[in-house]
Amino acid sequence: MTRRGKTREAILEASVDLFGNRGVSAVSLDDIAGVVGVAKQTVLYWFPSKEELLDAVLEQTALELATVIEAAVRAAPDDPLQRVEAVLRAVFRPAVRRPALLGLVREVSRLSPAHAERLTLQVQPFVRRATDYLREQMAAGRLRTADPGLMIALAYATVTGIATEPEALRAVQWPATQSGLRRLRTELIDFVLAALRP
Amino acid sequence: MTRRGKTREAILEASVDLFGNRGVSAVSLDDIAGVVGVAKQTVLYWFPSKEELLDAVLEQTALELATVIEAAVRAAPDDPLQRVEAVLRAVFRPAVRRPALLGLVREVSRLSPAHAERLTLQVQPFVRRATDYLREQMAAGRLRTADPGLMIALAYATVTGIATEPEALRAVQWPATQSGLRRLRTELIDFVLAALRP
DNA sequence: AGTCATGTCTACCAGATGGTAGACAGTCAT
DNA sequence: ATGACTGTCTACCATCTGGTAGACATGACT
Repeated sequence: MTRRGKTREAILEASVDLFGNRGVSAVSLDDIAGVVGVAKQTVLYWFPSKEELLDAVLEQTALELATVIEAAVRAAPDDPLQRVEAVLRAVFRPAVRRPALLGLVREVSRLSPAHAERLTLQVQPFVRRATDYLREQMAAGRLRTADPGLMIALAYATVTGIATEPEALRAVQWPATQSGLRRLRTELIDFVLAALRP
Repeated sequence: MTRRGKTREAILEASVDLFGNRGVSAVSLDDIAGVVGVAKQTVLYWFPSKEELLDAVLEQTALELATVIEAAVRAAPDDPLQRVEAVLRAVFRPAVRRPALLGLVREVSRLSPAHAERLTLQVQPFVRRATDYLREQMAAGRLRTADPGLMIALAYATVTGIATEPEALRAVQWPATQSGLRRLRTELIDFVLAALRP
């Protein structure tokens, strides 16, 4: 049954969800194998160790998110607020449909410094371009003046936090319905844009 | 050596840090015992199981944070923006000095629903009072009009996110110096207040 | 047909983990 | 002094976990 890399993909997908939702250390290879419907050794066949599986998962996640964001930025008009809104909209869908994606990114802070550094380097060019852009726009008076890097970090924290902590929403009794989600999106965008507006 | 609950306190404190920083499942009882300088069985003497230790840790953390916030709210003047600023200032110190505190709260979303629900109920009265207050102030035009509950969740997400993800700050090359922290605090406050202002 | 590569499996192992049982040493009330 | 209580420890144990070794099946190449 040489069905190409189908098994491999399935393992990656299941790993993103499990790692992102429960945390890396709370997930065993058996758990992953169980979800995929395969023996543990098959997981270890495709990824020689949990460590390397994690590497692959992180890389793919970063790539997925980067692609989504990149596309949103390209498609949006030049106005910074509209661009930010476009990015937020683009990120919102995967964020709420698969909170594990952002949960995984959040998880990075508790992994080994090596993982963290790798991901940091991977994001570096995006961050640099974004900060430069924000700095320009601040100088042009189209954004509130602040440290551009920190502004990115804060906006990121807001989005990631709200997407990965369903309990926070439950605590304020936010409805988990479809319309609740739509409303959440507009309010999230309003919140961040209000924070960025000059 | 009957030194009261000293050992118990030490275990709780070490557990907050370890659970909050590394995640609950990544911390073994041996780890905790090692930090406290005691045998594992001593940990299990004070808390009959890891589960119950976690319960105690969560409850104490919630209490600590609630106390800090409560005091800040009481001391601040009636203006909502000033109150929010006071709370942010009050929370910032423990947040950056012991990121584990907020990290633990963040961890709740990946624990059992029972834990989550307990904490949710514990926070309920605070949330209710806060939403009522925000609603009033919005009606009076002193805050941007939005869903008050969601506003709380978003502000919480921003603060918790920035405090518990040192890697996000490193990614934008924020200096981890003393003055960097002070500056972070003022920028964080500016960001949130800008998001709340009418 | 025979050889090799690929993908999956079962069987197993060493170490870690949560938890149990019970010994041992102080302290305190009688 | 004695016995009960408290707090800590050592010695184990069953289970889980990441990982190894190697068998087995399928198909591709020669």
